[in-house]
Amino acid sequence: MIRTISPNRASFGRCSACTVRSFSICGALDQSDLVEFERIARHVHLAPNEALFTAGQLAQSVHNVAAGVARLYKLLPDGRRQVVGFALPGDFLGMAPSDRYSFSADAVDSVTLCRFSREAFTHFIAQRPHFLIRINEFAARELMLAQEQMLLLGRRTAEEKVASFLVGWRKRLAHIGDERQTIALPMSRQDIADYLGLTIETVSRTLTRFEREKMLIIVAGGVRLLDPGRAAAMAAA
Amino acid sequence: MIRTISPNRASFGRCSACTVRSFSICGALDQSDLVEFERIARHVHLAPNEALFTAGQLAQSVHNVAAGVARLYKLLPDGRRQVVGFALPGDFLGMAPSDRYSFSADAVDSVTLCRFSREAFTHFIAQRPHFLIRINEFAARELMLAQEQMLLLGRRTAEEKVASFLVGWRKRLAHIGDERQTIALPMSRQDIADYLGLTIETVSRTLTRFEREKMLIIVAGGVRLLDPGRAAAMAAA
DNA sequence: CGCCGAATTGAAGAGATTCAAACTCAGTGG
DNA sequence: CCACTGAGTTTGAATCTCTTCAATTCGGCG
Repeated sequence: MIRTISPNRASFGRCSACTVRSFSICGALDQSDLVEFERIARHVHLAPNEALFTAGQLAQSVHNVAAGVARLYKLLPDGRRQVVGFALPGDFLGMAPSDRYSFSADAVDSVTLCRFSREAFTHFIAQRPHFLIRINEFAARELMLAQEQMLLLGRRTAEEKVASFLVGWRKRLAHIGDERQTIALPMSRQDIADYLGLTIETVSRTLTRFEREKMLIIVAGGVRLLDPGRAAAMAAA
Repeated sequence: MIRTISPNRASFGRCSACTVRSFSICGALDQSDLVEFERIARHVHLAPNEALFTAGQLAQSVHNVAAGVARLYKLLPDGRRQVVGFALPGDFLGMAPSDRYSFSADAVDSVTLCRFSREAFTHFIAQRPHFLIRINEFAARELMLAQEQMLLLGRRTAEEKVASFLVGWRKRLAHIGDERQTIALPMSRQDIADYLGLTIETVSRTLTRFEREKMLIIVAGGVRLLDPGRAAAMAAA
């Protein structure tokens, strides 16, 4: 079984010692900003599958993931689900174009986050252009990922989708310092299927085939990539 | 044939008289800001199918669409294309998480835009928090649209995709003041197909069926929605 | 009028889904 | 200690939606 995804001991209550700060929006805050920022932050722990917020709810808070993985998704009335993203430590969940959440979010595994009242957060950023710029950069990155996901959903085959997912997920894990040989997959097959616009059976079959073809080994809680080059090639750019 | 999409006579050279300002990022600028903003703007006209920029190029400019429709897309090495969005008057094309464009954009019909050097633009916004906040709001809306598109691409049927597209496109046209009975579709069937993750044949067949079922009438350059309620219901929320 | 790209229509085929069943494995309790 | 349980996953077979390939029609324009 693979360890949970979290930078070794993210410290809370003390932003200045927070291990995810450098790759979160807070990285743009200096020491004095941090002190004030900490005053409006509330640290929250969530058990697996607990909800951060639900689509349609009044968007009273913004969040910063400190540890664990969150699943962001939208539902159709008949229950079909599309996972629009997985949030990792350092990711910011805040942008809302209206006063209500446009998607739902809940914890995949154990999640820790910094929660801010939208009001206090809005007030805080309004006087800090450098912080606004940082948030903008994060939004831009988010948007780019969304566009890549559109390309995946609209134009890639099942095989390419699964390969792309593994490659992209590995890259994101590496970005937050998780460089283990085995790629941790804390989310369920159903989560992956709903992220890739496939069924759980297709995801399972595809992974099994990859294993038969010696591209990877399926282990509890993740996969071990034996042939990253082949996976990358299969992802089709 | 349907008229091109552009708020009646968008004026250029004079931001203060620009008809799309209220629903563009510039809406956050006051009279004095506008004067300086205008100084760094260059007005550009593009003929149908001319490129605004191409994925991979150095991102030296940011753009604001003033008139016409632009198509934003990504390509796979083998030529498969995913249209990630259509930009309408008032839309801002600027967010780039790196120094290179992550997608391509070109004119669907005749397009007019305000072009800014990234450098000058970055300098301009850095000292105007209210403007940054406005850009943030636009980014948030963009991201929300992207997430809805992911839901469409991953979980909707062909029929639902086409219906959703028509309903959503009509709503966007209404938002910029185009409330004609007939929905203008300046883009080709191929563009629509690449936007919805379908083939051109499926789009054509679906529209034809909608027409047979008296939901709409196909006209040159667009469709006339006879039964918006049914279209909305078919879009499945 | 006749050309040419775009769009439509038809028939056959493929990839992914659906439905169904078997398997795995961690947790539970006899 | 090990059988029992149940959720999650894997595997199999049949089906279906959408695609592919091919041909025809439409519509603007010289």
